[in-house]
Amino acid sequence: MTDADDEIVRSGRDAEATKRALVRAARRRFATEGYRATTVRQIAADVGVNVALINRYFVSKDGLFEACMLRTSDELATRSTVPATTPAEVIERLIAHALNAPNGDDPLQLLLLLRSSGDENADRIRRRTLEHFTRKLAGASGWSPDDPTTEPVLLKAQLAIATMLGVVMLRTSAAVEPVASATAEELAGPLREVLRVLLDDRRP
Amino acid sequence: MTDADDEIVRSGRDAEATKRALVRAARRRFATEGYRATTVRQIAADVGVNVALINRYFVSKDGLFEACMLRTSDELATRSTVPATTPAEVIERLIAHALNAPNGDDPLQLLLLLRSSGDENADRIRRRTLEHFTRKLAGASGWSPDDPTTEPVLLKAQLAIATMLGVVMLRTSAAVEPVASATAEELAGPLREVLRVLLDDRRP
DNA sequence: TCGTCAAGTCAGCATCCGCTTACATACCGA
DNA sequence: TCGGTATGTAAGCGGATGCTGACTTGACGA
Repeated sequence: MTDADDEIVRSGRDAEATKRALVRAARRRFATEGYRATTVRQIAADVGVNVALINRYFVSKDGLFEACMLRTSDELATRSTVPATTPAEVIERLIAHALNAPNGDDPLQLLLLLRSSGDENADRIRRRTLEHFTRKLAGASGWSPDDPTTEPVLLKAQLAIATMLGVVMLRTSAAVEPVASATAEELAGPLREVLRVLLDDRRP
Repeated sequence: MTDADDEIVRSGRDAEATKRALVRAARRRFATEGYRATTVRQIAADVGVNVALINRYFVSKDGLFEACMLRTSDELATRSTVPATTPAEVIERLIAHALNAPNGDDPLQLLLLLRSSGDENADRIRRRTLEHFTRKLAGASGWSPDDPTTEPVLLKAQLAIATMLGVVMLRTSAAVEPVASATAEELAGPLREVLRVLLDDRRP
């Protein structure tokens, strides 16, 4: 929670560390409370700096949201799908990503993808990120981008994403029982079954 | 879209019709844009009446949200699960409810369940509605509320709800392709498979 | 030691939001 | 016909929000 960046920001004058801390605090707020409900004063207070720095570094609240989206887009693309080669591996990685500890940032990144900002530019990035993520996931299930006849695979991959988004939403934002307080082990079993149906054609 | 209630409101003085029109407009706004992003001035403008009527009829913005939740709670409980007796029937009803025409109110009702209001009372109603809906769904899958050993059934029912919520979210609020413009027929197949895994123990 | 510039703060402006109060208008029974 | 009540409107208040411009503080090289 209070890690290196926070210390650096508190102790002194490191613009890059301050920017990183602002992005992380913003992502937490945006993901859990939504764009409009989050105020720039809250974010600045979370980091412990003055509000005006947000406008200095990110021009506007929209700019900060866009920075969050861009970073989430990068991390999702690189960390979640690229190293995986088989459908089974993708499934395990997806489950791990979504069921991380509530304090971890991974589920929040997924959740952020659902939050519209009202800003046209940021929303386009969000949509593109989700569609890119869909193709990555479908690709790992043996789908080739050049083959239009296998479009159902794309659709099923997106249904898998929808499932994970729904689970993350119910667990973090809505806090609905029993799924909110279920352990990762309890959820991994059924989720694995569902994802196998959607992502693994060669399932048993 | 412009149906009886709107006409009545525009043409005259019918308090009940005005209340219904306000609730319907509010539900549309709350579901698609979230609680904070929706303003009472917008809702009043949608119906074509003065803003003060919202406070007169529903006391506050929170009160209007609560009215939306209560009506959604009722309709979900009665229309979606009660008439169904077998898991297969429940599954078909759930799919039909979520994949209705985008102008229909049914998907919006589901979506509304995800939107936290920031108000403690309205959020409690929302959480209770979701948990009640979970038990209804689990009950239709052969789960008995008195049997604590079958708790995984409850969890799996909630995962089914999470899946449907995710799909509705991506289709309406996020508008992500290809799931946003997919037809109900294209989606029903994979969704039926997923829901069978989660809700039907006696699946083939 | 001092000048320079980046990093951060402070106070305030314009706007919007939810809500309230006072007022106007249409219905309806006596 | 007329007065009372229900329905709807107009205007504005207090507060919060995003953002801005002027100011202060600290680091660092000559």
